[in-house]
Amino acid sequence: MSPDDRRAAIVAATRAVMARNGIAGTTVRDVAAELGTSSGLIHHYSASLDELLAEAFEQVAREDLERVRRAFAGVDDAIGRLRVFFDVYARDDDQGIQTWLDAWSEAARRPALQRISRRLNEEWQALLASIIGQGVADGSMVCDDVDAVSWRILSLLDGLALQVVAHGDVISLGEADAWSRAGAERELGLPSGALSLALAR
Amino acid sequence: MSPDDRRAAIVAATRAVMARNGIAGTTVRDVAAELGTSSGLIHHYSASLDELLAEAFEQVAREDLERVRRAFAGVDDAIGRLRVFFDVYARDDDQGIQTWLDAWSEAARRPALQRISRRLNEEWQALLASIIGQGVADGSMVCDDVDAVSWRILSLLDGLALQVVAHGDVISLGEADAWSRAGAERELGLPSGALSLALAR
DNA sequence: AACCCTATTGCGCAGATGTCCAATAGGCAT
DNA sequence: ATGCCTATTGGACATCTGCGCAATAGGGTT
Repeated sequence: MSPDDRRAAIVAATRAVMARNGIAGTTVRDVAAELGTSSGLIHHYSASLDELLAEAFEQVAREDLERVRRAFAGVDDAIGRLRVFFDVYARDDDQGIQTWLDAWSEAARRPALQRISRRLNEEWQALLASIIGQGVADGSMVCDDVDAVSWRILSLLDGLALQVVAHGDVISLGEADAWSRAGAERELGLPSGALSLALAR
Repeated sequence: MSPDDRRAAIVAATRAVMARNGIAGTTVRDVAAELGTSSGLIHHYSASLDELLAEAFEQVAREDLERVRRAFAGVDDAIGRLRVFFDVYARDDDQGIQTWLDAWSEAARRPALQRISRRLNEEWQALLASIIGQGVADGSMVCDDVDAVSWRILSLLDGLALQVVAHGDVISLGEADAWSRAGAERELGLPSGALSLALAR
């Protein structure tokens, strides 16, 4: 197996274990077992577990980001794009959000992971800000502080998703989805229902 | 030392270690060392670490809740109470929020902790809902779904606090505070600035 | 065929962790 | 003074952890 392929396989195995056991529950031996190789090999390719976790996490998170960007194809208006943004976010499974929870919690103890988590969160906010900026520019949205509102919407999404994942059925996934869309509508001066599920339209 | 005092001392020591190392970083031996006793003693009083962490966490979280309720003394109007709510929430130090982050993340792996975390979160939401319910009743706030808006405001607070604690200076504590108040004003149909820091008034 | 390079192994190290248990000690009732 | 009860000790146990290292094997080059 070529070094590049091996490297990729290790990260892929790490992702699989992460999805199953969470970031905090991912060990070098687990990754090796998932891959069917020895644990020494993992360290031959990765300086430390911290780095490896950070790389795997970055890949997962970046794929989600890419999925949103790809879903923008053919949707040019700001409101349509924001709707797509929510659609993709809502499809995110429990595993994905648990991984984010772990990342935020582990950030205090894993420097590499913190850097990645931070950067990715900023990219999500920037993506949101670009949509809202477009909406404000073409007059379809009303907002006097794009940065603040972007962070608010993102935090709202994270905070609601957190309740769903960490606490089970305190609130349902459907409520979290509907409530976050309603919150964004209010923030951006949109009529109620303007951001309802794009697929249902 | 009487059993009751000992029990209380163990929980207090657990809280101290939790504040220093986070929930995930709290071990039985650390607690014993903090207390200056043996590790065996901890298990003589507590069935498992999971239970102990849950009990200590509950105490911390419940104190915060009590602090808000106490701060309500002498404040009878809904808007004033909501302002106080934000004041207390904002004073919450980094350690406190890191503990919540750990709790949400660890909930997937520690059943006792999950139960407590869930119940406490519901109490926070209920407290918020009671304030908003009062505001709607006396006409000072506008809101057509008290439950949804309560969860939104709470999630907004948690989501913003999360950024501050997990990622350092992505956003400042001041921004998180100001933005969450502004978000709540918008949600409840209040004029901008209506929820500004109570102490500054 | 000889050689080398490196991917890969397998194990060891040192430390940590939750849990449990036999032994002790110290106070209280008799 | 005797006996009992339990709080408390200190360490054993089994397991897990990240990491490093000497040995090996297998493929590619000369």
